[in-house]
Amino acid sequence: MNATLKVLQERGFLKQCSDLEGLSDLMDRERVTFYVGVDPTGKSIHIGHMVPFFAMHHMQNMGHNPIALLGVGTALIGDPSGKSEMRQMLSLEQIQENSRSLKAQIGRVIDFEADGTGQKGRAVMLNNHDWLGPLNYIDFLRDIGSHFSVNRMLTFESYKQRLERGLSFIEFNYQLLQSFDFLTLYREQGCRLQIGGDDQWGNIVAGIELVRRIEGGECFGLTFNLITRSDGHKMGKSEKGAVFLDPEMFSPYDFYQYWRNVNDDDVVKFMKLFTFLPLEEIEGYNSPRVNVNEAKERLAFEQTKIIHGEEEAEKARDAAKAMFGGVGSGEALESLPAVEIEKSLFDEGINVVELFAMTDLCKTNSDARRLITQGGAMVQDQKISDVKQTIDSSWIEEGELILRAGKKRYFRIIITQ
RNA sequence: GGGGAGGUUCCCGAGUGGUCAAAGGGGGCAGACUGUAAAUCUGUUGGCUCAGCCUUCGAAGGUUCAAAUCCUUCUCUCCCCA
Repeated sequence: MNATLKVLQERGFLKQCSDLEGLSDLMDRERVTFYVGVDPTGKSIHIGHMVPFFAMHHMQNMGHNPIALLGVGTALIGDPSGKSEMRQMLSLEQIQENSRSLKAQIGRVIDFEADGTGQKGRAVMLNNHDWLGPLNYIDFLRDIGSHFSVNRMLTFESYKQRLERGLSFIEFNYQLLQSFDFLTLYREQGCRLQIGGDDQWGNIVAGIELVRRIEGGECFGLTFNLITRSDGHKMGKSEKGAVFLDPEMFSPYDFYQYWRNVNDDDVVKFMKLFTFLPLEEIEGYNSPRVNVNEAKERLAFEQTKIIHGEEEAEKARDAAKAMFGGVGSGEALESLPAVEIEKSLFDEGINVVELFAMTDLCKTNSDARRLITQGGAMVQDQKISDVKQTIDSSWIEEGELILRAGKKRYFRIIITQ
C-alpha cells in the first residue's frame, strides 16, 4: 500500500475507499490533488469537524496537494446527510463572514504557505460559491441533472431516512451540487480524490460517477471513521456545549480540560488521530505500565498546542496542574476565567449566593443557591454550606478570591480599587 | 384548494378544568466512589427578596371562582387527497 495511505490507516483514519488499489497506485506515481469540503454554517468549527483536516495534514506532509473547499454555495442549501432536521437557512453575508474565521482555524493544521516545491504539497482554499453562484438553472439541469437518477438517489440511506421526516427539494439537490464541485475541481485543479467523513460516502461516490460520465476521468473517494467516544457520547460535545476551536467560544483552558478528561479507552485512539506524535511514541503510551493520566496530559497538551499554540497550551497545562495539584501559584492562575470586582463591594461583605451568581460558575442566584446547598461551593478552599454566608474583605488574599464549583470548575475574582 | 394530526419547561415525551412549575427518559449540575477517567448510586434541574411569591405549556383574545387542559382568531409544522 502507498506510504501515505498506510500512515492514515495506521493512525485509524480509514473507513472506506472507492478503489484502494487504484488510489494507492496513483499516489505512488504522482502528487495527488485532493479535496475536502467544509460547510461554513457557523463562526467556528468544532473538534469533530477536524478529523479530515488532520488526515489532510499528513497527506500534505507527504507531498500531496490539499484543497480545502469552503461550501459557501452549498451552505445556502444544507446537506441532509446524517441530519434529522431541516437546516436553518443562513444569509450570504453571515456565511462569508464565517468563512474567514474558518480559514484561520484550518490553517492551524494545513500549511497554506507551502508552494509545493518542497516536500510538502501545495495547499489552497477555494470557495464553491465561485462556480455555483453563476450557475444557470436550465444549463445545470441539462448538463448535470440528466446524469442523476432519482430512483438511485432514493436508495441512499441518508435520503431514505429523510423521507420519513421530510426533505425539501433544495436539500435533495445537495448531492448534485457536491458532485458538481468535484467535477469542477477535477477540470480546473486536476483534483482526483475527495476525502471526508463516512457520512459523505454517498455524495462522494456520486461525484466520482459524474466525473466518469462527463469527462471519462477516474477519480477516487476516501472516507474516515466517524469518531465516537467509547462511552457513546458525541465527540466534540462537552458539558459546555460543542468543543469549538474559537478561543472566544471555548477557552483554551476548557479545551485542554476536555482532552485531559477523555475516556481511558480513547486516549491512544485520539492521540493517533488528533496529534502529530510519531506512532512509535504513541505506542509507548499503550503499555499498561504507563499511567493513563500521563497519556491524557500529553494528549491534552499536544492537541491544545496545535489548535491554540504552545504558549496557551503551557498556560492551560500549568493552570490545570496547579488547580488539581493542590495549591495554586499566582502565575498558573492567570489562565483561569476571571472577573474584576470593585473592592468597595466587600467593605460590608457580599452574600455568597450573589458572589457566585456574578461568575460564570452559576447562571442565576437559584443556581448558586443549589450549588451551595448541595455542598459544591468553595471560596478560598473553604467549603461554604450556608447560603446566608457573607464574604467580606477578610477573605481576600493577594488581591483575589478563588471560587470553586464542584471538583473541576474554578473562577478567579480580581479585586480592583 | 379539501381533509386530518399536531406545536408542552435544554431535548424527547406524558398531561385533556383544580391535587401542575407540570410524569418519565435523555442531557446538565452537585454529592458518594475514584485517577481531574468511565461505569454505578444519591440528590437536583424556570425565576425571585425562597416554608412564600412571580412568570411559563406556539401567539392574541374569551369562558370560568379556577385553564397547559374549554371556545374564537391568528401562526407554524407534519400527513393524506387534489
